[in-house]
Amino acid sequence: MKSTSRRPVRKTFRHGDLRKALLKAGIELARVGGPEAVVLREATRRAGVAPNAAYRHFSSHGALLHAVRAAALSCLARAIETEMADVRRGKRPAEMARAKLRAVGTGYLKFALTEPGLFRTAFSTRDPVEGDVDTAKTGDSGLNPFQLLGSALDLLVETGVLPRERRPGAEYLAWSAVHGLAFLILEGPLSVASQEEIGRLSDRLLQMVEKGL
Amino acid sequence: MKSTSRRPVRKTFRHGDLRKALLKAGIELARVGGPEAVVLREATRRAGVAPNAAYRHFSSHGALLHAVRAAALSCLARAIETEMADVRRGKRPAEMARAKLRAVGTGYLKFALTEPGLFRTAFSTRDPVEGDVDTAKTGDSGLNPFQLLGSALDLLVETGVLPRERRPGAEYLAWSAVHGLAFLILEGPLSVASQEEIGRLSDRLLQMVEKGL
DNA sequence: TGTACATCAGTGAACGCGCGTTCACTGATGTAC
DNA sequence: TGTACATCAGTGAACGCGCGTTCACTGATGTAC
Repeated sequence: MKSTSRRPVRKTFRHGDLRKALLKAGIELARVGGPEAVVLREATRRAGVAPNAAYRHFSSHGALLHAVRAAALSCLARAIETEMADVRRGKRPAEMARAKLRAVGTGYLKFALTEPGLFRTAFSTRDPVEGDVDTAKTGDSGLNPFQLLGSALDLLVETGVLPRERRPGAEYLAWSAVHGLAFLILEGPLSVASQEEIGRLSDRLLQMVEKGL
Repeated sequence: MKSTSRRPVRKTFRHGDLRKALLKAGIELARVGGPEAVVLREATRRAGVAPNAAYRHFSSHGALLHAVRAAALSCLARAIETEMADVRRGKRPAEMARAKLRAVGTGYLKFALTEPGLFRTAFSTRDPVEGDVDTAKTGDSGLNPFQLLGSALDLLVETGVLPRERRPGAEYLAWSAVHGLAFLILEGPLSVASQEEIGRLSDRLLQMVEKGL
């Protein structure tokens, strides 16, 4: 079933907010089909607009994809924040810090599982631009996923759980483990694993990181 | 500089071993540009043959890509085997087993670093066919990368380093960590890290896995 | 409040590109007699 | 050893596809007088 090319009726010649509409369409495409599905022409189709109209708002296909990627990263950041916010206070500080770190991991993995297309898009960095502090990539706290992980690790140091000399670079170790598992689930041999198996593996993996850091 | 489309002189009408030539060209394309660079027409160009000639040997573009992927997996397996073979005997069995596991990890990471295109191709499983015991994916020992990892973990159990009850699923934990690091290096924030930093992080990661398993 | 005009977000048509794939063919090779 | 023939690996030309992108345009909007 191909998407028809009919252009929906529009009351006015102008669109209203075409940039937002294109971005939204791009995000939806990424959600369903990953980064390679973010096609400029299809986005304009969905916005009910001629293909070249996109160039009023994005300098190229790459610019649109970039914006979609930023949005996907922002979604991921919010998913992590949600999970972190769910950590119940009232625990001992050390236990609290550990729970926060686990929350980063589970938030990350949950997002990968529920939004595989966006997840893959967020990390489809074929161009290694790696923009600076781009607020479009951050969650409500203004931190991006990487920074959220860093803050959890800092807390671990402050509460004496993680020796200070092990802190530098620790985010890459934790990130590796969690990202790798997400990959195995989405595109590797674990794509056929049951929900329970995945849950159990996730827990064990986070345990491994906690112990091994 | 685009590849010219001139067809090299060929003594005979027949090619000789076009299938092998196409596969070789496909592997070369993957090596340089990853899975998306494996283009049927370009492979035929390099083999000095008309585009449609490929269909005598591969039923479709996907079949060629599949064969290239299998070859890439086989390369990875051999890289791991090489590293494992370098483990010096004469150590105590437990230490030996640990060294074997580390060798799997370093072999994996070394391959990712030296052959990023093939590495990405090996895991570009957009089609989740996941063939059975495909000998084209194995190294000289007849084991594929996953099985090599499994054998190292088995050894760890036999030598009493890893509690037997922790063995099931352990390959996924180890694999996750190592694959994740490879990803961060190839396509993530560590793409700008120095060789030394990467080496240090790799060691720490493998340590984490060993301790945390 | 009404009119002239500049702005610029959209249109419509077209481009060149490289891709995978299909068709009817041709000519080298190997085999049966 | 020579000849007729079946086989089938290659050729050459063409297809339709969807893509990103460019061009000259048009018509709705907002502003200055």
